Amino acid sequence: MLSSRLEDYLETIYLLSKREDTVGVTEVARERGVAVPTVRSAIVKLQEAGMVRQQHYGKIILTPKGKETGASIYGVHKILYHFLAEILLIDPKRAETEACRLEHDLSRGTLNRLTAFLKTINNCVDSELGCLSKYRDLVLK
Amino acid sequence: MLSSRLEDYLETIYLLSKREDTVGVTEVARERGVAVPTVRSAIVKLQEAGMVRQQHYGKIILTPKGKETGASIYGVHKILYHFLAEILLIDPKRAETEACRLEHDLSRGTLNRLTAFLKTINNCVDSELGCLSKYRDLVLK
DNA sequence: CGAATAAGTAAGAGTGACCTTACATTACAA
DNA sequence: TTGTAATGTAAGGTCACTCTTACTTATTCG
Repeated sequence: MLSSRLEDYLETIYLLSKREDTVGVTEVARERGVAVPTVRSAIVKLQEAGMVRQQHYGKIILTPKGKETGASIYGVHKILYHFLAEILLIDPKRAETEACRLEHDLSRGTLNRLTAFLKTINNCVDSELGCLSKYRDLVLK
Repeated sequence: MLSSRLEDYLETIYLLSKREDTVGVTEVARERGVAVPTVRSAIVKLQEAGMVRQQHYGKIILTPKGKETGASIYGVHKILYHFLAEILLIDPKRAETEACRLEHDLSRGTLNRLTAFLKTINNCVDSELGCLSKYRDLVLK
């Protein structure tokens, strides 16, 4: 089982490797606002967990398992972000950082419920007569 | 600024002192499922933060500041619990533990939004034609 | 090519949260 | 009132996560 931090690092690597073909320790460190050696030891642990591979002085590569896990973690993130930013109408930047923190504390089951809930809610938002219009008016002043 | 753990201990002390007039280290430890000396060092830090007082071999007493902070933390907890248990319809026990974990990662602003949102949602739930009936049917099978 | 710069690694220390084991104090009851 | 059980404290160890400082390997460009 990965710790929250390791999940964070894995997610970051996952996202970085979607937009660039090689991912280095320094890049991850910059992204997460942390010193390079900190990432380093995280990589060692992720390697032990079979999530990434890395040769000496080489780039970080996700294993299939790592890719899958990263995608799943990011999936949770997206759902939370959607709830915070599009339903609660929280400032995107803040929503982003809070989703990051919350994503580790939500069980699978709760997440499924939240997903179903959001599906329903979205219908409410779409229909002009939806019960959420009041909330939106309130928040948007 | 208190760490998540210190917040947890403070909240526990707050709740315990609402139902019993004296709170001891052992009681807190039992409540949180942790060894007594662990609570001990937490108490030292809460004391430094001006949240509790305790004489040598004496009982733990909340300062006014501690009482206020504890109440506030518990308030967050209650809102989250309400959302999880009564809106998402998650099993009470699970809702309880997840609220505990989530409560430290929610900003004040987000919490306010959530509160407003829940108010609106409750109206939806009350009216039989509310947009949430679909969700409830789904979840309750 | 080879020196300068960038990137990665090693070593070691600090902090917070937890534990166990051993010791001190208090409470209570025989 | 004194000895035992309950409670509280001290000491010291582990683990995860972070840092800095110093060293090694790659890359690049003059």
